[in-house]
Amino acid sequence: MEVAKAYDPKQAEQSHYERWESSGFFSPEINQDPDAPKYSIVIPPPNVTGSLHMGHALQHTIMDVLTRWKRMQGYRTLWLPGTDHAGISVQRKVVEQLKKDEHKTPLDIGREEFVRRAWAWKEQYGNTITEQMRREGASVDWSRHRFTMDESLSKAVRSVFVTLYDEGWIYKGLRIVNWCPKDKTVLSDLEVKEETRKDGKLYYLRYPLSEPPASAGGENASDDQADSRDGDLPPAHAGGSALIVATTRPETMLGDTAVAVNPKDERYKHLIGKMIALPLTDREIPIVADEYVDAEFGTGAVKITPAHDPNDYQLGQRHDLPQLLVMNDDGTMNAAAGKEFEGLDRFKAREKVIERFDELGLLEKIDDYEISLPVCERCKTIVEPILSDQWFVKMDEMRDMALDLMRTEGAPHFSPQVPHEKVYTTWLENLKDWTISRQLWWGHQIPAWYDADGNVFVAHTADEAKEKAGGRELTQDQDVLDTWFSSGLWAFSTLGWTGNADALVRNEGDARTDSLTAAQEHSPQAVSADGGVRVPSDLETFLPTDVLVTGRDIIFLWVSRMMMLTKKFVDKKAFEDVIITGTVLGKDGKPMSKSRNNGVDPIEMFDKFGVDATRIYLASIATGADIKWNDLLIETYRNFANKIWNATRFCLLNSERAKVDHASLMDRSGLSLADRWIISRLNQTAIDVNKSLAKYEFHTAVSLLYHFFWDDFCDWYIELVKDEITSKRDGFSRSDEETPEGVTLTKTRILTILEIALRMLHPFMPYLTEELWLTLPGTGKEMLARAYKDAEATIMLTAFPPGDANAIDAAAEAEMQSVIDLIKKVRNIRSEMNIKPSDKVAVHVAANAEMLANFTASDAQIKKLARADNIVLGETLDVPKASAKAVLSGGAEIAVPLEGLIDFDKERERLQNQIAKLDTELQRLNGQLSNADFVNKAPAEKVEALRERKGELEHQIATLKMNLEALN
RNA sequence: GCCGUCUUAGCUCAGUGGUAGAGCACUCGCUUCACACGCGAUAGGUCACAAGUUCAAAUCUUGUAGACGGCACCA
Repeated sequence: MEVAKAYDPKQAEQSHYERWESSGFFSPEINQDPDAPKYSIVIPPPNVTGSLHMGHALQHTIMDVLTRWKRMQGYRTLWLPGTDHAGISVQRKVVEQLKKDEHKTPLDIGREEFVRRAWAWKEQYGNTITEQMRREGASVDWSRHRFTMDESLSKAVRSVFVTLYDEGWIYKGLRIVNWCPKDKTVLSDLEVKEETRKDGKLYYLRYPLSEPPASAGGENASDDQADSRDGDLPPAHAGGSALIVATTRPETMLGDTAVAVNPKDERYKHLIGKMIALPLTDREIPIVADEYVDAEFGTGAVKITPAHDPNDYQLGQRHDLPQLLVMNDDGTMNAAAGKEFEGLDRFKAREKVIERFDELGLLEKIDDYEISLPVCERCKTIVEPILSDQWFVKMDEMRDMALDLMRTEGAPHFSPQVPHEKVYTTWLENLKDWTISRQLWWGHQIPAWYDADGNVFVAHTADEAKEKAGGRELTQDQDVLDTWFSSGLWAFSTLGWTGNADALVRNEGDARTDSLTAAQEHSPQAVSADGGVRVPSDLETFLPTDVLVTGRDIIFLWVSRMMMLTKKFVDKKAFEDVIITGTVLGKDGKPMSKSRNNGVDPIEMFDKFGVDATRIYLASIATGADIKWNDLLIETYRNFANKIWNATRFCLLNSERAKVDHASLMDRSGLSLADRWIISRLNQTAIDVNKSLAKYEFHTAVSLLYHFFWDDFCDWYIELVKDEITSKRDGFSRSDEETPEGVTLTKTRILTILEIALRMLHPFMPYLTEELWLTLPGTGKEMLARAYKDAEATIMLTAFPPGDANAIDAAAEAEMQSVIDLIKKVRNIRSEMNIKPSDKVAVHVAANAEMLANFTASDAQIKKLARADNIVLGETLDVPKASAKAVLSGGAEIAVPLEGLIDFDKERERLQNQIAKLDTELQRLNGQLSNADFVNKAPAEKVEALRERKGELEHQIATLKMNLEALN
């Protein structure tokens, strides 16, 4: 059999995915077992403008490991893929393209044409991640691929909107919102990030009173102010008085409609109710009193701009102040700001306001001020709080539903639970209403229509709205919904829910997109055409989904909203568990980003190290932990892949007349110690791997598999049986030479163990394991798990090894451990005494009868692995002085005669080192055991264990000391 | 400001109330016929610091220092 000497991932990666996909292995329909339990995951839909990054690769790996593991366990498994339409991002791409290619704006081409181009853009560029996921080996059911703007998902969006509106959970109103002047749309609170700027300024502006206050009692405002706080403040102008306000956004003063002071503030009490002549305008504004004002901050007097600040807005409501909007949607000043300022950009206007105040002698001072500014998460533009008429979702009742689920069912269960559960609930508790309208053309247009008088009609369709309006001509709301509004329905909208009263009955005549066709195929009607057997829909079968795998950044944006909306509309949990992955950081320890240029492209890693190595490396990161990227770590798993490849190669090179046969591990008679040991280790590993995966401890599972395969299987088992199954017969006993069936059986066992190990590795390393599994003799269709028996041969549909507790053989493990111990001690002597590898040694062993029998049985293997030509076993040692010695656990001693080779000084040093090591431990034990509190209070078995260990140590030390003496 | 996380071997990271682990790097020795992406053998850590709880603390508590994350912010 021709097998390359080193593993080349590319070849395996090219040959299997297409076959898996076209054979339908990824679909739940592949499962033929009518009683199979289901397992489902919906992918967090990557946005169509994106390409695969390391975070995706990490999350996809985890989802695929779980999906493949459950599929192999016989679950009816669905991992549903899809993408979201990324309203703002796509809109921006299309606008840019339009500008670059045609020097046009969206307004030039109109809404309809713009949307057409956005679809074209999506068709052309929106499949990047989809293709990359195939490379990853993701076992998603492509026939159920969904896009948030598919017709069926859009129907779900409209249904949800109408229902929430009808129930009063959606409303439209004037509120202060976050406005991005670059994208010219409102943003939700979650799409705004705070950025701290050290170079901020706090401007102190002097606002003159319209008329001087009554001067009785010398209560001159500016004098008061000067006396109590800022002695250096001169009066505004001769004979007049003024208030000084502090602001970080001077340009908004053009929209001031009041100045507020704290009613308890003695400095200003007498001014309450007086008017201010607002500079640069011809308006007079009142001085009002409000508890909100902090007398300690700034000057204690606050300019109030209700249309441009959330706090001012609230205050304005309380005092019935006018709301004066002075800005346009692009961040320039509007007509209300005055002729002088109209058309100026907000920051230019700021400069100009300051300039003019200075000219008028009204600029008091400018302080440096560290400020945190809200910026648009996507474009980093400074967000403008602005009064705007928008659609909102009232969150209080939905929030309570989510909190109830957590309280009563602990759902969803977060992994890791700390800190995410608390972060999630705390966020919910402080939840504010959600701004859902966006001033974009790309997305789900809001299903609200207006008549000529501005009356609103919310309906599923234009026709329905018109009907509601009594046939009047209507125009639809121009805005679209937040992309996260449709993402929030993802758990159930992707499974066929469109909002009909009976979710199981499908709408007719709407099959406009491929996805919908697919949905119909998989979501048959509750009752078949002939009124026969009821086939459960995807929604019934797969919801709640089992687990959601995502990053911290979208717990609020998506996880919480999906939880709430699913509960509200389907009355189910969206998912049972949530795995929050950590962040893969760049080599510099900072999150990967384009601006830092510290990103690592998963595709490059696939090319360099292979998909499987990248996957198992990502799975080896502790769940939820951040990790600094380092190529060396993937290299570990590239090497592991090569090890698996070569171990298989070895087995194949020695597989004449043998084939994979699970019965060969069942028949206990005729098993050698090594066989019993590796079977025990194999089953223990399988049990532990299953346990680890069930707890989402992927890194533990990887570590178990890595060490089982490399240490137990390759370093020991293969080495132990190597002589027997290779053509080399040196040192092998005659009886096996005469019974080639025994050799064939050993070959069979090693192939079988390898085959089981490959199955356990498959979820992590799908390509390599499939490639190798198909080449093993004896594998084929007949080895598929029961639920998949009609499928073609593939490792991905075999049973995941459950592990058999009965096959765990403690005695074999202990016996093997002493053989390993013996071999390691001899190797140590050889190495430290500089024995050439080619030189054979004799090994003398003194031990009790049981151990001697054990060593006798493993004579050939010990000889092979210790490079010994003679093993002398006895009750006592009888060796020349020129021997190197060691003690084994269990009271055995060994000696390697080194006539003419021994360096006595070196041997003394070696023995002393060993004594010192054991002695350190003995000291510690003695300390503990002489502590009466320990002996009395610690569990008896702990104390007993230490006493036993102490006896052992004392014996070993005594033996070593005797050996040391003997050298002198 | 509030909430929270992290600090373990040179590096990147696991880990558990009861003798500190891995991979890589380092040192020594190997063209041992599956694999040098390998084999064998060493070396390397007062588990950030301090106090407390406990028979026992790297592990639990509190505090300190440093790194970081989330949320909220008074103009």
